[in-house]
Amino acid sequence: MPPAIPSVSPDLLLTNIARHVLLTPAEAATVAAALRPRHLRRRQFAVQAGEVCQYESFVVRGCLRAFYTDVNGFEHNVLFAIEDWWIADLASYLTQTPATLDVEALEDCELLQLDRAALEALYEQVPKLERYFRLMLQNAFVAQQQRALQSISLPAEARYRQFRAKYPQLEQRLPQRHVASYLGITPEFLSKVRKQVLQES
Amino acid sequence: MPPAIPSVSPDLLLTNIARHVLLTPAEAATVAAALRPRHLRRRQFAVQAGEVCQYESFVVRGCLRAFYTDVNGFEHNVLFAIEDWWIADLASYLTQTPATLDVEALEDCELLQLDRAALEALYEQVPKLERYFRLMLQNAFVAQQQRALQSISLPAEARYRQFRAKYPQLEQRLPQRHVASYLGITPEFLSKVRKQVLQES
DNA sequence: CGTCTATTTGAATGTACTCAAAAGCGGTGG
DNA sequence: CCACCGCTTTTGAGTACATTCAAATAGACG
Repeated sequence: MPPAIPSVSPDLLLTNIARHVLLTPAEAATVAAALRPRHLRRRQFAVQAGEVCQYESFVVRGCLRAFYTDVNGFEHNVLFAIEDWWIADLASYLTQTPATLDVEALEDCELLQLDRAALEALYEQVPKLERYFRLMLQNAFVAQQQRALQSISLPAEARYRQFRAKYPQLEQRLPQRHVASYLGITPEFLSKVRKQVLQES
Repeated sequence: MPPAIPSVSPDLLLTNIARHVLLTPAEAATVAAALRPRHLRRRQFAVQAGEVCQYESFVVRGCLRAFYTDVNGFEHNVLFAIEDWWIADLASYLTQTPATLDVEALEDCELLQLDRAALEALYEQVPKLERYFRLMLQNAFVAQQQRALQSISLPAEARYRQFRAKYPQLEQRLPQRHVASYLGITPEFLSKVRKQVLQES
């Protein structure tokens, strides 16, 4: 009988890590063993606001969004993730305090999840990973800052153009209202902006 | 002849660190030795956009702002720092890429600066500091996220109220136009918002 | 095919901005 | 001590970017 094959292969993640730090085969195996495969159906949640974010999720297949629900009940998309990206409420995960974000599957997903304890254990066994995850945090910080600066300095149309240029794959895959929410405008207004932008190009 | 006394005492910083990790006297001395005292006059810059941010600066005395200048030349304040706070263009400092922010002294300042190489060396000598600076980065990340979420979900008046509640000392110390810039509104509009808010309370 | 949700369109509205001018405030020198 | 200069804040009128609400149209899924 062949050995049980994990339902989600760690290859994509190991390749991703290899772009930043070099692991021996043994180390790669240790990493693979620490990951918890998880299948998520469309509309299911990987993180729920109010609860501590237990896992960082690496996307092997599918698409998710992280969003904030404001005091009036309006949702604001903060981050999307597709294949080869990590997603979580990083603030919650790192500080182990209740999440302010929800993370929801927009498509059926295959994830590789890593909980806080497993991460700490990995740091012991494979210290090189500290560098990898430090880089992830730096990237998240930098991306967040750039996004904040853009949102205060550019009008909606320019933000939309930038979004299209930066994430051409994403725009195809997302309902417009989610793009609108990410850009900080209403779906109606995005529709009007698009009319301008599309007929110009 | 008495030993030369550094022009800026590290006590405030050592106390700050002690709130997060416990250092032996020897370790504290190592930290103190790695710091570079720096005096900055009002209007002088600690960081200039376009150049790599060389130092993280701990404020012993004074007040500074970090700001972004957009494509139209408008400035947007991103962060203030007073005594017992760190300030830098963290994204630039961490990744050693050109800064997108300027950091300017709003008052005469006494700083303790730590350059990237000195920080790496400190990590070797006093590994506990990794925890301290990881906490600083987490805090910066969390604060940045909260600020971004507020700015998309709250109207200007609510943002002003929150600012007053959160940083009562700061409001006293800053010209209104800098508060306006931080809140993402014009000085004229802040003036009108204040009229509302002040007469209600 | 029908139902449900997403997108588009339009009209009225609102929040915040621009521009201009007046008033306040702080320092400096005669 | 007061007069003046420069800078900040206030006030007001007109405007712009984006929203709300409502209705029509288009798409997607069972």
